[in-house]
Amino acid sequence: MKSSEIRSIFLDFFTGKGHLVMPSFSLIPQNDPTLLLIGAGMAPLKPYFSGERKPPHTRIATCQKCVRTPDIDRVGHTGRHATFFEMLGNFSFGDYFKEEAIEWAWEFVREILRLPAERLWVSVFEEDDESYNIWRERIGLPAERIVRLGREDNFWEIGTGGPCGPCSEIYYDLGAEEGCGRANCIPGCDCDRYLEIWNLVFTQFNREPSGELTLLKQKNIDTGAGLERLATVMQGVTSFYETDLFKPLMAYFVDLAGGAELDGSGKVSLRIVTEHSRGIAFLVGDGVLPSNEGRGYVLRRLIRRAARHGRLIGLEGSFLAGVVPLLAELMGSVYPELRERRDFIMQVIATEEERFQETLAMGIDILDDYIQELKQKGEKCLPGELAFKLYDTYGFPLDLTAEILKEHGMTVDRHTFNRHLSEQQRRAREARAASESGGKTDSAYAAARDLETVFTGYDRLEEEAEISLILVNGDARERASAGESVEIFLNRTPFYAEAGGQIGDSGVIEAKGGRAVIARAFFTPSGQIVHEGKVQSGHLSTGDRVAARVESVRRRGVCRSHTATHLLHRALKDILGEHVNQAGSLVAPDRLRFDFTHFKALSPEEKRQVEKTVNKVILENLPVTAEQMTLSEARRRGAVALFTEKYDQDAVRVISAGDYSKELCGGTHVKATGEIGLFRLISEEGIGSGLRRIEALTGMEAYRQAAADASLLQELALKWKVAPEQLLLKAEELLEANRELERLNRQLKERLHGYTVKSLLSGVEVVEGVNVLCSAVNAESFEELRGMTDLIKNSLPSVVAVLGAVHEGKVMLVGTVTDDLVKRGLQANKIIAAAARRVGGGGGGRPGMAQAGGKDPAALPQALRLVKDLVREQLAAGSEAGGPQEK
RNA sequence: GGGGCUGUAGCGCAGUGGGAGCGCGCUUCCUUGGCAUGGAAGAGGUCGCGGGUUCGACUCCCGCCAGCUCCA
Repeated sequence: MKSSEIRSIFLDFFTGKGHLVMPSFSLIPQNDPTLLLIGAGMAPLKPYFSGERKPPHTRIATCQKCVRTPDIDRVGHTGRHATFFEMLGNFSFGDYFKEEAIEWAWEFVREILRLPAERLWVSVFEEDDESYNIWRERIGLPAERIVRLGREDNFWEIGTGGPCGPCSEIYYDLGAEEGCGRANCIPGCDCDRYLEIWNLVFTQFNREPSGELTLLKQKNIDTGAGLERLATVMQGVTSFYETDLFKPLMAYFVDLAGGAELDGSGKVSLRIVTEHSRGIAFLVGDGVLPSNEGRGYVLRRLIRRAARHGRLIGLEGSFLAGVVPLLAELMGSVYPELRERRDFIMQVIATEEERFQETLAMGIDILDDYIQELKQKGEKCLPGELAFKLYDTYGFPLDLTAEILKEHGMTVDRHTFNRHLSEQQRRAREARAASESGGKTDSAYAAARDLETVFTGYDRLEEEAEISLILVNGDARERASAGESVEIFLNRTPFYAEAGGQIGDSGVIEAKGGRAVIARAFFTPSGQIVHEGKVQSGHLSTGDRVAARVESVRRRGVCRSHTATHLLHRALKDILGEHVNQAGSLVAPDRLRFDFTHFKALSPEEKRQVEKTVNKVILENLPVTAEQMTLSEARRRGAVALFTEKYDQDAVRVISAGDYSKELCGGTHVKATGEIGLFRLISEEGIGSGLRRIEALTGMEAYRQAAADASLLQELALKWKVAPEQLLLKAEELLEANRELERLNRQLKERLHGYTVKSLLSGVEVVEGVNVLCSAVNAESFEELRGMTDLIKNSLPSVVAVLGAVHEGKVMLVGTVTDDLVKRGLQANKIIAAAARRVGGGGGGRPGMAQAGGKDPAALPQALRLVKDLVREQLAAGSEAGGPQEK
């Protein structure tokens, strides 16, 4: 049976059992900061399990794409570990429980898949007699086929608390030849014989913070059957890689690598490349971009691991990007994003593959240096610190380090490497634990879970409403009085809650007996609108009839920015290409920030063009309209949907600005583009690999900024006495003139110094047969003093010269000794250091040239007089020692 | 979120407290009947930004920014 059939008959089967089939959710968790990526079929449904949100149906079935990396090191070595997989699952939210879950699973396995009973085993949690009895009595499974396993294997629980419960697993016996060979080998054994094909989780308990288990009043079913494992079994093979899910991909890579049969480590590498290529394409398809952190880092690791193993089996170039068209063809009908974003996915992967080549080249250079050093020292083992540095700082893989060392007959100290790695892990975990304290949990809004709040703010800014709940510090209150910070829930509200980058409204909520100022409105995790603010006067009580008024000036500003954001999005796509996609945004009054996918910085010309285009559309004063329609209708009309958002299939809101822009959006907008007034692009910067950010101003703020720029130009023009349009020319002139003056000044000074030096030469004294020249001169910098000493050296082939100058209350000294005298034991650095002490400073340099500074200008003459004595001393010491010490 | 590394001429880089350099490229001249000829002279620098220490900072210390990289 083909894997595509398994997928569809599974979903059909559960449709027949009253389930609502939902398409796979994005790999990026929505509104769930606790998860990096979707790693289980139930993960996107978590809010339904916890009761935080009401599910659209009490029975749901899905085929969910998943990415999970803890087993990444086993990928390729076994036939059953993957980082990307599809999970088939049926779920019950307070509907059916153990009996149905077990019965249907068995029915599906036996009657639909027709798996032979003699190959099937099940396990139950050791304390769960209920499940045991269902298997034993209702299903009639022989007792020897039911294994009781402990908490480790068959009790499902995440983290420290929340819903949990026992589970029951169905195993398929691949045959004794696949196993460990022990006579007592049964499911739960660590070997490959029994393949777990379905896990049925019965969430019946809640783990209280105290650690105690309490019975849930709503019992849930959460099951997961790995499609890859079912396909393995149904196609009569023993590993994923032999199924139709992997075979075509593997054939592609084998072909690309030259078509030769691979075994041993080559086979493992081939499997890794094949396995990772799927996850890579799907992650990019869902909008993940390679980066140094978060889910982007998971992606980067997969790409680099795959690229590395590809090279080991002779694959070259961007072979990972190259497999995307094949993947899109194979899986595009189930996951249309692979087809729709095919070119984008390829571009992202190819870029990352190239980047990795650079990283490798850099690492190889550094490693070569290390190897040379080892050879010189005659050592054979690269210290773990260095291997770790290569890995940690330069991203160079350890196995590649080991491999290159091996070519030189060397090894690497893996033990020390691992110690450094776990030290780093410990540090990171500690830092994380420290930052995780504080913050509201979902349960803070538990009291509001079942409230309904109707948003009426698209066309009105004021609303008569009733207070349905008041929270003070998270606790429900009948009434709140002046001065208290509150969170207010209304049955209906014109306040826009922060969403889609648009910031929440502010305003007031007023009752007969009191008034609250609302700073912002936002959504609870289950979708109620919260008005956060402070009671300003009187008091507010639950049940009060109130007037809720949005601050209109601020709201209008937000509308301007939001519509401008849509125009900007369209303009960027038109000018830079369709690969531009919104990756986040902030919509504030008079200001917006827009993050988008693009590979390089915008040129000044592109920026000008973007700004101009948006302003042109503003001037056209296109009507802005909102329409409700189905998602497919919106797609058909070419509306832009955000990369990472998930939308309601049946009712999406489409915002159009004339025929120019069409975008799915829940935000508030102006009535016509002309209201935006003016759009100014303020900055464009990189915020990550392949990610750019534009900041722009709208409305009055844009005008203010323009006016400020203009007046700055005016002032500048006034100062330089030219027309503003000639400022640039003037600036260039002035710069050029300045350069010329500096050059001239330098020349004049050199000349002047030439005269000074000439007159100094007559003051040369002879000490013990050595020319010594000491003098105070006029100079403003060390550079000038050095210039003069150079001139002296040019005139006198053998001399000790020390010049001093006073500038801005400080003393500068420069000393020089010609080479022949250095050989006789004279050292400028020592002379200058001693002289500097006299003027309250210090100094140094080399024997031939030294400089120093001091703070006491009055002592300069004494310091200079000192020089002759110093020369005398050094000559005496030098002749004793028979010459200067080297260095 | 926590670490490590890097930032010096258009590009690639060296420079560990005291004259800012090398290679390629660029300009001019000479040489050479020629596509990567040879030679000479020259232009080009806020040493990422901001503080601090010091007589003196590209160099040491602190903060920030940007890029690379590992961990979470």
